[in-house]
Amino acid sequence: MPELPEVENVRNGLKKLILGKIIIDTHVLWSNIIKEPSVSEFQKKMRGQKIVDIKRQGKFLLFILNDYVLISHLRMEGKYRIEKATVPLTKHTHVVFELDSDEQLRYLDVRKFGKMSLVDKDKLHLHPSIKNLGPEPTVETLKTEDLIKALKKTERPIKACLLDQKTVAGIGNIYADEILYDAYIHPERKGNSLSSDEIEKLKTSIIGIMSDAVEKGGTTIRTYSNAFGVEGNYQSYLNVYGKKDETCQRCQHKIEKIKVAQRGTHYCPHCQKIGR
DNA sequence: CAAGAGGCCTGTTAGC
DNA sequence: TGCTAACAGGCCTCTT
Repeated sequence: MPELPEVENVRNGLKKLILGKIIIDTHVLWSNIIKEPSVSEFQKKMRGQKIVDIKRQGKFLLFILNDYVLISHLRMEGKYRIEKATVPLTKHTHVVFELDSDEQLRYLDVRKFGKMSLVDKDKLHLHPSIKNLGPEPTVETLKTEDLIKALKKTERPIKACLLDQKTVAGIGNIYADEILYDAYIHPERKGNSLSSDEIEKLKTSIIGIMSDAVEKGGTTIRTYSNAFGVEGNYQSYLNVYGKKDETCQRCQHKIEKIKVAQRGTHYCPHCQKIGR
């Protein structure tokens, strides 16, 4: 499931291939992917737009066009592929952008969970998906004060706080588990129960894990791979996610899997204590 | 306002 | 073995 590191790698790959290309026409094969505007309006507005830049905010991919921004969220299994127009469409292709290069930018999504919105360029920062996103997880953008503010008054489990995109943008289920393991914090600890030292450690882990994952090309599990079918490497560095009943590398105790905020959650009960 | 539940989807896996 | 049911999961919408 693409989280920030995977989306960042998709962005870099797409930039190399389609920057400066013009969208001749758009075909929508599953209309629920297009959140706004209507499909016909979407097609009309896209026609003739040039792909000027590709950016990212949290897990949202932003195609910067002449007049609009295409906000694209891959959710669980969304992928982009570039193909020659003559290559037959595969089963899970839902949106096709015809480019001026005889190629097509294709959006594939097995579960059809992904969403696209086309918004006016000057209204991007007002869009509900974008305007509530918290800081990006880098040294320059994520401050201790941000975390203190987000956590000090909430009884929610820290895992739920990390998954909330208002706290930090771009963390999903895999990296939330990895971050909490790295910071020695139990996923069910209440937000307001963390000490200053723990918040400081959490910040360091958030920034460290996310940048490391970006650098290693993201995590490839199950069906996920980036725009070119290239796989990331970070799955080899996971410590707890998907490691139920395996041995903790730090203390040799067994990794456990529980449910927190309705999400599968992996942790080491010895390294990440609930009390204290 | 905060926070939890339900809905969107389909391929894979667990269980009878 | 062959079927059905549960599960996976990010975000939005609705409810409390």
